Amino acid sequence: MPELPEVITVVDILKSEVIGKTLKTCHFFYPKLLKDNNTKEFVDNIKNQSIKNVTNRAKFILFELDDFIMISHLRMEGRWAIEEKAMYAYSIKNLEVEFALDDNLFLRYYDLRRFGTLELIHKSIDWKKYLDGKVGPEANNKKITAEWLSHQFQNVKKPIKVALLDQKIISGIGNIYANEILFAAKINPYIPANALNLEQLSLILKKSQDILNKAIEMKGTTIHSFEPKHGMQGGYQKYLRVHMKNHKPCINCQEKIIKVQLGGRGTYYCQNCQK
DNA sequence: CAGCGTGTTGAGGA
DNA sequence: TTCCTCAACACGCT
Repeated sequence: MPELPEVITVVDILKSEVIGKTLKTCHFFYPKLLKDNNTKEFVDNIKNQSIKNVTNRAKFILFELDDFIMISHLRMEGRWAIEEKAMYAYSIKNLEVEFALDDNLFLRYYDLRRFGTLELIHKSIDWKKYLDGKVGPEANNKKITAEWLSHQFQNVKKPIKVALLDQKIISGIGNIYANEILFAAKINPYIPANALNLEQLSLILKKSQDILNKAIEMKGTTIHSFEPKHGMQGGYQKYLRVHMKNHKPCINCQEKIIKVQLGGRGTYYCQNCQK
């Protein structure tokens, strides 16, 4: 479901609904959500922890508790909901964990495809550093320079489209926005990452900022199944230029947008504009 | 019935 | 050793 804009949208909603509340208890319906399957330890640790803040690092959602950081990754279909005991926003079949809050509401995590992950880290360990080891800087971070990116791509021969999806280099871009960014920058998705010059890298960074920030403003892209919260839509799908537009005319040149497979992912581009 | 998907990881090969 | 590709994860939709 989520790339950076969708995650930020979810975090904003969670912030408005759970900050200051306390996790009284929790129950797992799908223990595999935890890497170590140790629900017992998790449940013991979480008890009576209050939620100080909800933030994100790249596509990770961070619940900042009294003594722990609870790290959620939605992967493809993960969804959080805050709801009354008997009200289920999604199919109960997909419910993986439920937290009882101190105000009689429930914080629930659903995941249709069960790819999402949840992890609890004690605050005594350097969790920022831990996350820095997993992902690079966010793609819309203005501090990233073309020179820095060029250095990162120095030995990267894989296609730029695939490299943009590598969260260890720069983070937050997923398949939809990778397609959109390369179209906006007029760069062919097959070009090896290390073959791009500084001018092209600079343009990629500029378009990454523009597109991700606009998508954040629009509360994400709703195409397959993403919704910021139950019953709510994103708005960026109205701005998509190539993603899911195969056989449609390019907005610049009218040539038909084509779809190919690159790195195993559907890749949409205009052969005329992106040479 | 086959193929596809907003994401990531690990195995195997070059 | 480093880098790349692809299958796997799980399940609903076309």
